Amino acid sequence: MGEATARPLRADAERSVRVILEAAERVLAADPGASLEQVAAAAGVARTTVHRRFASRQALVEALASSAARRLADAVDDGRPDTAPPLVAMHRITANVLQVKGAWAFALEQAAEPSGEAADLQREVDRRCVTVLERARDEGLIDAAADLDWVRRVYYALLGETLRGDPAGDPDVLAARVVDTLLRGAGPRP
Amino acid sequence: MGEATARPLRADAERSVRVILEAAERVLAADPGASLEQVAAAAGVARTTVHRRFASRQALVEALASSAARRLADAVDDGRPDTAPPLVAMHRITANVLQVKGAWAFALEQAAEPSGEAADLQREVDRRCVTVLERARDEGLIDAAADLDWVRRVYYALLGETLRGDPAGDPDVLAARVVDTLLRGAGPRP
DNA sequence: ATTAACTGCATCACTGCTGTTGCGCTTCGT
DNA sequence: ACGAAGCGCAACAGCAGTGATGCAGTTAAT
Repeated sequence: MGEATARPLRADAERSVRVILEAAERVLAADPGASLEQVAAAAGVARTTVHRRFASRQALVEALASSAARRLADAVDDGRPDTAPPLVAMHRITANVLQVKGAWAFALEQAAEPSGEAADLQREVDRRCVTVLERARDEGLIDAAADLDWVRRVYYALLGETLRGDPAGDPDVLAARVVDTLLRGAGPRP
Repeated sequence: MGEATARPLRADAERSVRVILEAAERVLAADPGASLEQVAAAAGVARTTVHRRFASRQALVEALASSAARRLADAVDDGRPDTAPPLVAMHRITANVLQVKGAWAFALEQAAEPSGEAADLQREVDRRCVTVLERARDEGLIDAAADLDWVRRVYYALLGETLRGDPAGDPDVLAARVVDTLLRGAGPRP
């Protein structure tokens, strides 16, 4: 609705948008209350340029959220959630998502209003996530009586905790720990 | 150091401090950037009174963090982490902490500087938490090879996710789910 | 090569939050 | 009952962030 007449930007303008969004993620992740001045400085751009590309602070944050949500959705799709064997898909999706969420933590935390593009994409991600869990359950990897919505939320929480504590570990190792913990917990191994 | 000459407050002043801290938690949890004006209004107090009791916004937030950290430490202690059977202690501590963290979410998220009272209390809570996990491991409830620091972090993440999604469920039911998920994950039950 | 778009810079107005002070009234402590 | 401590209210100064504008110089697209 809002960007109906979005005529194409010139190459340098498009580059400005990109560097501003990247800088905004870095700066706002460190301090959510940081000023647009700081964002502009981190982007190597004048503050007025930020205002030229994004009508308001809110518009910038929304664009940031949408951008990150697209990357996240792509990361999930790349794991073939509908066709790959569940365990393979879970591992691959987890490794992908860890990288995207690590690089776009602030953007993905912004709760977009339910009508926005970011919220749509997030719902789609949730849907695909549950799909994988259902397929895992059908294969006996997850208890038949388990509440899949709770399992999904636990999965998200494990991702978040991994990123909080292990900012730059090997994605495959971290993903293996997440999946293992999700499926088997901390209890004794037979 | 800072509050060396803290002569006792009059009863009404102490009451002001209490209602301001409670209001600050409510208001700042809803919007971390809210003004002291809003906090004062929610507390039913004039803005100048807030400034009288807390020299600056930062001082208010620190006092809030310390206050909440004390409650959290008490909640853990109440579960007898050193003496009760591990599973009993885990359940009781979880139920207690769910209530405290639910009521003081914002305050407990404030990362105090390492020298403050809040940080000391948080470290003490971490320590007692690991103690319980060690006792659980010694009883065979947790795998002998498990990384207890990771287990503790998973435990915290499960608490956080529970509070995010189930704001006001029965603490005992929610605690049971947290402990069960922590120890056994989502996999099939024998 | 020409034009339209873009950027940086300087400047301005506006807003909202913070922190302080002074004064009169009320409430607590003893 | 008395005095000290606390409160609400009003007013003020200061500051930072936001958003807008005009202009001169640069860059991309045809």
